[in-house]
Amino acid sequence: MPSTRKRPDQARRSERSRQAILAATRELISEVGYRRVSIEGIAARAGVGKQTIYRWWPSKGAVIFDAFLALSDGGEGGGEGIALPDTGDIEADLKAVMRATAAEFADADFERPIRALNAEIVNDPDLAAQYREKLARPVDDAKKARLRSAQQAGQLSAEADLDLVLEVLYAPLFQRWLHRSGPLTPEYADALVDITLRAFRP
Amino acid sequence: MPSTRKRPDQARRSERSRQAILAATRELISEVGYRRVSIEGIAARAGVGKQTIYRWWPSKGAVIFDAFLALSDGGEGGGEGIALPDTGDIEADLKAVMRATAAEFADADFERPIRALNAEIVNDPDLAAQYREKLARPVDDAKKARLRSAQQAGQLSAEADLDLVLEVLYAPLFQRWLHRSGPLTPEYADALVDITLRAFRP
Amino acid sequence: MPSTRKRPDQARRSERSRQAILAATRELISEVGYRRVSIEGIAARAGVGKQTIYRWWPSKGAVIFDAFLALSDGGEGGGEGIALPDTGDIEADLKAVMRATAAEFADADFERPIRALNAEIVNDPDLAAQYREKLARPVDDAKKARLRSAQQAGQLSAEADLDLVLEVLYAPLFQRWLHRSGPLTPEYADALVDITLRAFRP
Amino acid sequence: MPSTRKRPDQARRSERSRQAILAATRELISEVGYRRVSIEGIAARAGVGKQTIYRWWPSKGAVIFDAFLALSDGGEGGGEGIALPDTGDIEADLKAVMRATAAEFADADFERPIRALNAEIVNDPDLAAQYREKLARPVDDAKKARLRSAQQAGQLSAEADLDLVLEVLYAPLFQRWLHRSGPLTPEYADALVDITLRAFRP
DNA sequence: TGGTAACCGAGACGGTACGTCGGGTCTTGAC
DNA sequence: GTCAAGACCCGACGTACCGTCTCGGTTACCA
Repeated sequence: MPSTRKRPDQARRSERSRQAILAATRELISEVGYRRVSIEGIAARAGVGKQTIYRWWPSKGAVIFDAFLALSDGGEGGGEGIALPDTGDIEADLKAVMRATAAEFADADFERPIRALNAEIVNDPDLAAQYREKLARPVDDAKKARLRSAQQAGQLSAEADLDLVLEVLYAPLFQRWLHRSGPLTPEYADALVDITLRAFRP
Repeated sequence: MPSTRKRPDQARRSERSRQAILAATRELISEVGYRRVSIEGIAARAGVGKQTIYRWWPSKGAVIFDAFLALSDGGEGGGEGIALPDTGDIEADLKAVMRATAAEFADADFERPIRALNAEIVNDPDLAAQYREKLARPVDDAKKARLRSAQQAGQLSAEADLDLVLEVLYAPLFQRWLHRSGPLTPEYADALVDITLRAFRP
Repeated sequence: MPSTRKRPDQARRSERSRQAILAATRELISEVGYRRVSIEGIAARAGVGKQTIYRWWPSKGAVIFDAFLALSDGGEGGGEGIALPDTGDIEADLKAVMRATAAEFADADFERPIRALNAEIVNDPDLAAQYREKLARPVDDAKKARLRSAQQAGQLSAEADLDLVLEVLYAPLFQRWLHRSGPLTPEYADALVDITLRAFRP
Repeated sequence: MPSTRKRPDQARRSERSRQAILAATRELISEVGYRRVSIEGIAARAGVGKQTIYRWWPSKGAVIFDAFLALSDGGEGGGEGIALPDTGDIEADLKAVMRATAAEFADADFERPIRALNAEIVNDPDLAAQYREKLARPVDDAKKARLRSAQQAGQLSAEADLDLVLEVLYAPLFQRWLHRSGPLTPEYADALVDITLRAFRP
């Protein structure tokens, strides 16, 4: 027996309301921008009482996070199936992924939600932890799997700390986007791959 | 031609009020955290009318930014004099700087203000531009000067894009701090220097 | 004649719940005061679902009324047996009753429930009607019986409208209590009897 | 020196807002009834921020009271000039006044506001005190002045307690109205005058 | 050396949103 | 079919701040 619940009765939760709230949140972030999104606005748009939001989420950030989470993975238990292409050529594969990532960040439609999410994460450690667990980890695991394959193929140092490799690869892109300190071009994506591979070559 | 001013009269600005506002802002960010800092709170703490804040700053973010700016550089026109140590050993010099940076980020007293600043920057392009100009650039210029010296000493590839070098060097640290995705140890600082130098060696 | 019921099934009504609700209502009015009594509070205190209250009472006022009603008459069908003392001396008998009434109003324990009841009655005609029927009438009938006895004894004008007599006798006391416009002393009670008897003497 | 203020700055109070709030309150009580009047509703109708109401009135009851007060006396310092007709015939004069009072109570337009006021007064001693001072007293004083004139004319016992006379005269009417226990006819008004004069004749 | 224009502290104002309470309805599972 | 429990939509509560707007009082430049 795991535990008698203390939280509100999950079983009776209205799935209809939950979906409406997440959808309304996503729409509002896109339409009016993160700063002007309010719990009241979400409730009104979703046709839901404010209490229903407060009952299930501890903060505005948590709602935004869940809205983003629901967006990024299709199904409930999803995420395990993520895998990067493996053509045997680590450079080509990484460049393809990095170019795609750069393009995603540059896409105006993705811009607002991701910035909203990051704004919440900066000042909320709990949310940051959730971000790492639920959003970053599955993707990072997939990337690390591909890197491990490259290690076995002798394209990458066997001793390399894969977390560090990922940071060197992605953090410059992320920082450039966050601070708007430069353009996110395909060439830039390629350059980061080249640098990383040179730094971690066997 | 002086032009009939439209901006408030800079000459008559009360320096006492300006300082009180910036000090109050810094104190409040440290005490109650970024989220709970309000213009009203700053005005009350500073013993200043709200209008005096609105007269000179366009947004809460701008006040926070200025408070941070006043903190980071001692004098008004300061910043040009910044220079990194140059012992001739680029590896040792960078490691010293990176360890100091890591320690700074790890310091709890610096934590809250920097996070507050970043929270504002994420969603405010104007503020991000100001950040790059006023805070990041002077420091980056100093770092680039040291890197250029290393290039001349043959310790770094002469063709290396120094902006890119700085990104590879610092962005992983910044991202790890922002997302709290790992500890900021001296060893980590050293590792980033090693990797960067390997990636950009001649 | 049974008739297909439209009302909920009286037969299945839980007497335990009914009593718990009325008791909880009385306690809460005494403890936190009329204004802070809520249906939710009553349900929680009584260990009863809100629906059980809504099933049997149309409004908060009705619950309060019933709680008061259950308090004032001992038995279910009670009330018919009420009779005022009749010593043959109408003045003495009325003064005894009026002094008791004044004391009751002055009693702090009775204060809050009666005020709660009156607050509901002022703005709810249905409740006012119920009040007249179920609470005021039995008592008034007993008083009128005593007055009729006084008429036969020649102590009161035979033509006097007994409803009017009761109003002249009681209304000043009631108003003084409701508006807190003066003390409810035994002397005041006596004075009202004196005045009334003088006004309606044969 | 009376006292340095603790309350918000009375001098800067917006008379326009004050009037708008009182007018909106009066309108809403008439239109939707006391129970459905809310601070939010008043603020919206008056085109005023809620805070402006909370700044100057401690409770909904206080606003309703002031709205009623502003209605009943024309000017600020007004009320002292109130005087009842004095034809020398106390019976005729009182009957005229009582008939007018009965008519007023029976008037549907006056009904709702007065009931709203009484509902607040029942459970709020502070408001009851204000009611006695600001609303009841001036009127009562005028009535007592007329009664004193009747005493001098030998139409009323010289020893009569005038407060008591007023209660005997008005309380029955008030109670009948409050509890809706009977019609407020001119004949009823006359009867109360007859009874009172008989009870207090010299 | 007095006028005047912009500053200043203070805080009232019309608003938006907060997070909470409670109203009355509806659903679930136990009895 | 009632009951305890409690989720739901909704409206209102009283509070916190927003950014704008006077209000007197002070300060510094100009005539």
